[in-house]
Amino acid sequence: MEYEGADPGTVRPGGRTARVRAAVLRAAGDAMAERGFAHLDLADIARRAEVGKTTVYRRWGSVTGLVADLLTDMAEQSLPRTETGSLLDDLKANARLVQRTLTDPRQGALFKAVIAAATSDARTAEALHRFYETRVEEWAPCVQQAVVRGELPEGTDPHEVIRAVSAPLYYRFLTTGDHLDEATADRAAEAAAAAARAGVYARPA
Amino acid sequence: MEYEGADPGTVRPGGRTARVRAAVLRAAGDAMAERGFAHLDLADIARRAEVGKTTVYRRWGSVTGLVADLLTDMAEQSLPRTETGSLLDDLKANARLVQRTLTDPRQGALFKAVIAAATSDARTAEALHRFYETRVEEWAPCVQQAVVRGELPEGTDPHEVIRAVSAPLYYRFLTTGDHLDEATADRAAEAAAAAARAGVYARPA
DNA sequence: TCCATAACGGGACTCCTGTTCCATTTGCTG
DNA sequence: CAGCAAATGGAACAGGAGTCCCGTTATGGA
Repeated sequence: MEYEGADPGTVRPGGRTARVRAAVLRAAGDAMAERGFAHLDLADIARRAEVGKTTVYRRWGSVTGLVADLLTDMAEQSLPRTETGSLLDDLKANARLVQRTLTDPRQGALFKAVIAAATSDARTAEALHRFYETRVEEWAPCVQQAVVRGELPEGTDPHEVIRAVSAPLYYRFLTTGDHLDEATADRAAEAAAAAARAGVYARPA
Repeated sequence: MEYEGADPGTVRPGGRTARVRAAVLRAAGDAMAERGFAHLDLADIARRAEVGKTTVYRRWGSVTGLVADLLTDMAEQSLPRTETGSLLDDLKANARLVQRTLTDPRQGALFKAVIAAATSDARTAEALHRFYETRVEEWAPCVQQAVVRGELPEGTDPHEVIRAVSAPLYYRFLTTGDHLDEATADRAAEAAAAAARAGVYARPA
């Protein structure tokens, strides 16, 4: 009796395999942005990627599996973080980055689709959590620096502050249909800064 | 040539029609809570509701149509709002209500499913927006009273404050897998209150 | 360069979702 | 309470998503 090999694509990841993955992920992103998560069709994606339908099913298995892979791919491309001298400006930069991402037609639709997928599939949810963890981790230092500078109380949880900036933007994005503009982004940053200064995110030492 | 009648269920809404609607909505809620939005199957829902599969397709057409109806049904059952004398306590009551709702296994799964459905269907999105508009409208007065009492600056936008309470809870609920506890709810209320007091939600007069 | 085999691609097949047709039940109205 | 039509329910049907089989391509190692 022989052991079945690991998942397809792991033994010979070079050349064609990599090209197929890239083409399929791109096609999946396009399809998602255009038609949304619910109307996603693996056969259509295979056609767009000029790849056999069988291949897509074999490598990713299901729509949610594909979305999860797309997400880990997105997490790997990290954006450079700006670095001003003030907490509020750093948070505003972060807020505007999120705002621009969600407002962008392609990226916005993609995020909607990914979040939708995560609600009904554990693997996708896991990938999504890691994605945001990475992003939050990336921006946390600017809060830590504000603590060092004495702008924020000792023991302030940097992760919570960063999450507080994104939260209202995502909430608006998902539950109300309102357009996200720069003023909204700035207000999100200001709210987070105000709450942080008031010591809301300071753990009791 | 005759005009086709309106949607089925509108001409004779009493008796059986109402029973069918109630049974199907209940079954849909159960199925959603158990299996999530992506795995939703109208045939299964019909079976649970002990109703003909044809009826479900004829009345609601698609999964998203059913979810939209479920949502308007939920919006109609409004919960009584508590009324303490302080802004922070009112906001905490609101935050805990949201926290309990999202934490509840059935309700939480239901909200996840509904939000997922709204990301890929305009009609469901519309219903979702109305749902949250209703809820926010319901709680806005307690912020307005705080303005009158002088706790908050003139021109504070009550809706924004209420949304600011929910936002971090939903953000956490959807993007991180963390458990929502009462401390988290209280912190959300405190953050919103702090930002409001700082004048972040005050429109420039 | 050459070989073993991982990975791909096309097509046939299956099963399940969603539609259509028509007989039956049951609200509503006179 | 009687009759008309709305609404339902079952069954047969159609179309498409996902699986399986097997021949073909091309990768990674010798």
